Amino acid sequence: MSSHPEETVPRPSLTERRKAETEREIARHAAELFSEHGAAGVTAEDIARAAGVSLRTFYRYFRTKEEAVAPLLTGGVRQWLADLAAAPAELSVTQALEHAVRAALTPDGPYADIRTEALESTRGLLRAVPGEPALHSVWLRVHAETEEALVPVLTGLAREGTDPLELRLAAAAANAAMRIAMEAWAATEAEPDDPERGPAALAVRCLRELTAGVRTPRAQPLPGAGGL
Amino acid sequence: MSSHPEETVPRPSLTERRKAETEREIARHAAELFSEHGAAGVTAEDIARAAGVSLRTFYRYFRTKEEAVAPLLTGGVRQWLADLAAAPAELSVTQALEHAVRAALTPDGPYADIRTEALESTRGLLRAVPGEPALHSVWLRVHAETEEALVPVLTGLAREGTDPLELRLAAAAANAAMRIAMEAWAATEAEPDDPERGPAALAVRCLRELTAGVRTPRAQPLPGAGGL
DNA sequence: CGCCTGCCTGGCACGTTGTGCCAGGCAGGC
DNA sequence: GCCTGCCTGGCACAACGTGCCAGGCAGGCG
Repeated sequence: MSSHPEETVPRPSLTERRKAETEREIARHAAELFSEHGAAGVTAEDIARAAGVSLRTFYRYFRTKEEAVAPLLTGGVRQWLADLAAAPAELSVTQALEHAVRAALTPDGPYADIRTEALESTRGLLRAVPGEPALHSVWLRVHAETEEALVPVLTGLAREGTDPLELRLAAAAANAAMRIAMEAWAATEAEPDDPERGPAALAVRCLRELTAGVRTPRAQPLPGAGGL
Repeated sequence: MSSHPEETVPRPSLTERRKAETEREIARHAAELFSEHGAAGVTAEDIARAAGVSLRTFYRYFRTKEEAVAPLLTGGVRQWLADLAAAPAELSVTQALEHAVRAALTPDGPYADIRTEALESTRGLLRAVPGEPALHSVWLRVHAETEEALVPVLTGLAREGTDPLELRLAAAAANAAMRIAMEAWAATEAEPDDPERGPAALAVRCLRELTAGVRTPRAQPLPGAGGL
């Protein structure tokens, strides 16, 4: 479902790929070490050594050691926003959000195992959060950034002239729904693809309740102008 | 309005007062220095020296230098929760929230000037947040803690057996309303007590939209059992 | 082919952050 | 008066995070 991922990948560029690979490598080892020893029991140098880079390089990729897990938490945000921006015009803003949220949190399609793994590692991190304030801050910051990024996307979906405060509220509602759904799911043992108690089902339910009162009218479909 | 604050102050205890005084003193100087030089341009030692304590003592009060401003941001949270918990039984949960939010963000009553000053200093901090990620994290963490604290209060207001997820959503909605209202107000020049564009008016509007779909039935008034 | 430019990387030094530990001072209770 | 807590300051130290410079590896140009 959703558009082909290749659309948003114009130039991996070899060196770019190597950098992204390094970042993922660091993030993976950081998450593993954090889950095992707790964030306080791991030094930045430990992570750097495990990932096979120097301490100096580590700090070129991440500002703090806790930030190192952010890429794992960010996971599907890019795709989520892209799906949302490409929502068919006959869906209302609320419906488009629900659709995109469900797609983002349902691990199916060609990358099903990767996405399942991402959900599982997020769950692992969330379970390590209590007692690790710095880790909690990263989780909150990731969501704050997502909320920020949601605003322009929603602006594009909504009818021109919609009150900016409405758009911020819609972004906050969607974001809070995702966050609480993930936190609630992390506290259970449900499978990532459980259609009843999985993250997608929870998120849709949260989203409906939080956006019930938000008024963001959908843009009128442009007469004759095709998509993109 | 609301109950007498003395109800929740059983024992200042002299030493306690001195500690609270020190904490406020540090927080005040930290906020002033941050607003002037930016958080990155101030060391923990600067704050400690300005507040007249040793560096060691500073770190006994706050875990990081950015945390030093948290008490100013927390401001009326304690009173807000107390007001909410004491809401009259004839109000629905949503109405009680709205009532408490309005009371918390409307600077009137005997402490009007102190509360106005708190709102103004929060606005000053919020304006310094862009470009200071660590400061932003504190703002987010304060709200996360408030949201956490809201859950048991709402549990007390709601009918027994209400789905915990509903309570979390209500807490998140109230919290997001407060946060976005403050952020939106901080971006304006409106007076703290402006009945149209002040924080209270914005927060009530945000709250109504975000809680429109949340279903948390109010507890039945206990027949015959008096207050407290 | 050799060179030059740009970028990523590692190593080093350094100021800052944050904590453990111990000693000194100031309150309240036997 | 003494003893017990508790808060405070000073010191030492590991860890954090950054500026700076040198080395290696790609691609563009004569």
